[in-house]
Amino acid sequence: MTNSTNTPSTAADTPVRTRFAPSPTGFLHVGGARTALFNWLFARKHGGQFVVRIEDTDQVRSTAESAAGILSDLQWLGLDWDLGPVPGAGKNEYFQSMRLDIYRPYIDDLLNRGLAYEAWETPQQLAAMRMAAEKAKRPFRYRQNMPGRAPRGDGPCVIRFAIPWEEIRFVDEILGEIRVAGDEHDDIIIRKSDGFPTYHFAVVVDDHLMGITHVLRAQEHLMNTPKHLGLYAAFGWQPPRHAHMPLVFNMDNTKMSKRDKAKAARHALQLYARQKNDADFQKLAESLQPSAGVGSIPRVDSRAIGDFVAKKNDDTALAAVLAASIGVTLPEIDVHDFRRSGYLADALLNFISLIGWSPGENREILSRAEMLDLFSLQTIGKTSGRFDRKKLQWMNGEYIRRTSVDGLVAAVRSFLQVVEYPLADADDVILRQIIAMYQERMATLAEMAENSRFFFTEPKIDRSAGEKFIARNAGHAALVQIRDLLLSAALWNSESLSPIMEQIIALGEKRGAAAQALRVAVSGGAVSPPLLETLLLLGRDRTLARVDHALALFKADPPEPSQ
RNA sequence: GCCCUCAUCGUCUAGAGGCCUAGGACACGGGCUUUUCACGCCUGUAACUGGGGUUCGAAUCCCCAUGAGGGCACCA
Repeated sequence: MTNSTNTPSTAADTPVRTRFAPSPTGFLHVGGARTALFNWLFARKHGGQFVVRIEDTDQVRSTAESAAGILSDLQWLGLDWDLGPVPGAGKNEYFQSMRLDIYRPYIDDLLNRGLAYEAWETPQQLAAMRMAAEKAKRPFRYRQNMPGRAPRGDGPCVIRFAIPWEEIRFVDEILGEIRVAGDEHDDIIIRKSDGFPTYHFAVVVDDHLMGITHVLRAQEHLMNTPKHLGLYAAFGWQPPRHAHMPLVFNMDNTKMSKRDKAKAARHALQLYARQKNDADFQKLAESLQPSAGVGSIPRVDSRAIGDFVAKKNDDTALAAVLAASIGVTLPEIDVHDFRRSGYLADALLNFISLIGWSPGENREILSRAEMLDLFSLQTIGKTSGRFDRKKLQWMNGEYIRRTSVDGLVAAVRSFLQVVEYPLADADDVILRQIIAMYQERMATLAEMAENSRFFFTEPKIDRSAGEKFIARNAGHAALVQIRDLLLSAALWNSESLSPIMEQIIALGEKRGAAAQALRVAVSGGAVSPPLLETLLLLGRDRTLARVDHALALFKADPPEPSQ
């Protein structure tokens, strides 16, 4: 391994400058977030600059909403950029679609020097050529000198760059030396027939013009690098250093992608249909209507479901609607999904950083400052990792426990901006009490919001819990006693309720068993925060009303016939 | 099919030829604590893909096999 590559030799002369260059064709997903994080870390670590550039050269798939979403996700993660789009301000020069005039002269230059040429095949013709090559068991390579090229036509054409024939080699900062034979490449298209540059061309021109010193990207780009290097050579530019990071996969070793949502929804739908003993999705769609029509869930089109199930489309929005209709949660893939699931930005970032990177010293929970301190290209690994949600949950719980109540108030408020929960009704005083109760026992803010529902809305008592703890085992009688004990409280505060709580716990043969009846009555289920705190927050009136209601709902069992 | 990359517990990883009877974390099992659930604490199970070399000595270096992943678009 060449040692000279280990230290950024540019440090002395040129300041380090990295970039994150997403294409705005969807949400920011966790893989992209990790790429952004590593670039951010590297730039900050070396006192350099971090650039965000929107690669919207695909006119069909790029959307302004997607770009805005990606930027806001980056902001939520706290990855700030020095140069790039201004959130909420529309396109600027960091959107490639605004730079068409910049690319043009460079393409002309290549054309004039004979390093690029026009190609007139239609996409259909190219597909046919590929198929023919495959049939002949020969790899298809489009080169300028190949036989059978289409003659000059009169429609729009593409422009291809004549890739050099020599072997291209370079030193990757993570993988070491990479060499690829010259005949492995096509003459890549650098301008599409719509006049837009391709990614390959725009990325090279922009990285050069923007003074990018280090390109840190996912390993799926590894085979693009030789092509890009060919372009740098053609322009006589000094290429940036390249570092390709290992990929992130699902636990089942498949690539994490937005299609996973469609897959999961499809799977759930099939189970649902089997359960309903109805493979006819037309009917299924109709049966979904009552619940689907309510609130924000739009009507479900039965034909769309058919297409979806038949894998004719992977529409994530439809997947979300369908899953919501049948009460199934889709896997989190995008940063936004994790935000909606109640993960803290710092926890997500910390977890993501540990896939493919190790700070050493058995360190795991790291603040940003610590990450910055420990980060380097040398400590990035070569092996792809799997995204273990269980570990993320644990880590998020750790973060929740380590964050101050003030910090959590802010996090919960931010969380409630993207998801609806009755917890949103809580003022800061109430919210702080809720947080105090749940901080020790929750892994995500969503769990907190979900489990604390009964403080804000009347719970419907879980049937099996009610039968187990109130209707049986002398639970009903115990609850009557509990009611009297509560009634005896002089004041509804901690001081006067504590001894009463102690008596309630002591009730019956098994310590704490009777208290379960009270828990079920006030919270609706067998699990809640400690009762004393729960009752205090609920208040006297609501507590007693719920006890009365439970008492009425579950009449005492008739005495068991003796055996 | 062709090209490229990678290979340590189920998962994330430590390991830069002797510190390795392979360390940590998650998950899982057992125990303690306990008014439920958690949290916390203690504890256990669990890995160097296989085969050849090199070397006094290999998880660490080399080769082959196998496996996994990526790429082969007018997507990025």
